[in-house]
Amino acid sequence: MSSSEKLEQARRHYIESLAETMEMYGLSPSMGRLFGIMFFHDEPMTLDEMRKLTGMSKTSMSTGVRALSRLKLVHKKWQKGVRKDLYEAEHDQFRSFVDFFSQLWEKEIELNQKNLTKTERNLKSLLQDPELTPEERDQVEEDLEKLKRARRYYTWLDHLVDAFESGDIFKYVPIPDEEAD
Amino acid sequence: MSSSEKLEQARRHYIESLAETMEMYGLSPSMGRLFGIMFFHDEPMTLDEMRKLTGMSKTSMSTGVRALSRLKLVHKKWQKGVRKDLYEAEHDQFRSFVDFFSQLWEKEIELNQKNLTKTERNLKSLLQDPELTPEERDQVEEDLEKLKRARRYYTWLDHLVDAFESGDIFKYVPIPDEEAD
DNA sequence: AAGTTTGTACAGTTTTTTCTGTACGAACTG
DNA sequence: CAGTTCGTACAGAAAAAACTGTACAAACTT
Repeated sequence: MSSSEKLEQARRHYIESLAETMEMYGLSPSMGRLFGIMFFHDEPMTLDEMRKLTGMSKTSMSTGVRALSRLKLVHKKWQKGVRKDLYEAEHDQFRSFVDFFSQLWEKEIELNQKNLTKTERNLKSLLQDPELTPEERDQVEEDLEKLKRARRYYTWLDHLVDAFESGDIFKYVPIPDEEAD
Repeated sequence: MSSSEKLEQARRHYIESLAETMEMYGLSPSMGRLFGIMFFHDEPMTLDEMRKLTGMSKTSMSTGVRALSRLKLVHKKWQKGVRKDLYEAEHDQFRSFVDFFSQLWEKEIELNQKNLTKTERNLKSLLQDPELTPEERDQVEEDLEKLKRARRYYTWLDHLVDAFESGDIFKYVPIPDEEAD
């Protein structure tokens, strides 16, 4: 095997495991692979280069890169004189990590807190209902208790997101020195 | 609408948003719904009860509940005199959260750190190769630099997992009081 | 303004995942 | 030990997701 083939193979191997990881986080295998390729590609890439390296269609590259952008794992990079859109993988893995989970958790909070409030309101008004049997009343009260605990959880999660977004998390769990293990 | 229908509806609504959240974390919608149902069901449930409440097959309940168990979102509960397996949703959402992400991240670390070491070894031995053009050598060195940064990231992530598993995270980001927002 | 190039919407196909019914082994019951 | 109940493996059907090619709009070039 030639030395350039060996390099190619080493990369491909690592890219495959990167892709597998990203699959755990809900990305499709191909998108994971695309990210891996971009991660090793030192220059910002065009859709056509991606197409060549992944062997997939340009349409897929377009939608894929957009998905990765939305997750901030990849971003557009402008270069003067170049008409095509250029994209590069986010170099800073700490930033990727923090951004990714902040986004995920924020979405969770937003989605659920809204519904929680609505459900709480419904249940509270239901307590006024004279038709309610004592048994049902207990049920409703139990549910309200559960929702209260849930609210506490979302409040906490919100604080956690703050710690991630502000970078305070790195005060609590510091980034290790170069040498450390 | 009768009061019990109203209760049913309020729950269903909240369950739907819970399910949607869990979908973000890679669970199928039905499994999310199953979890939601179990979350509101105060008594531990049998597969047959689940089947009735979800309207799905018992086979699905069996596989679903096992998936949820593996993620520690649900656990078996033994009750004397009851022959059927009983399952209940984990009540403590903080625990669920912490367990879920610890597991996820641990899997990521395990998977990638192994491959990282292997790739690093391959690239280092490639540096010895006399066939290597100067350009390729630069490439390899650049890649090794990337892997070094990646290693640092995994080390950090491991520390974060420790903070989650030990509960230290709650020292840094405390669980709010009942009243607080 | 006509001609290119570039990115994406959309419809249809392929692949993957989810779900069900059947079948069967293990654990219990009388 | 024969009969019952329970959970799950497995194969196939149904549903969902990923992927591609065509077509077209926007931006650029001459």
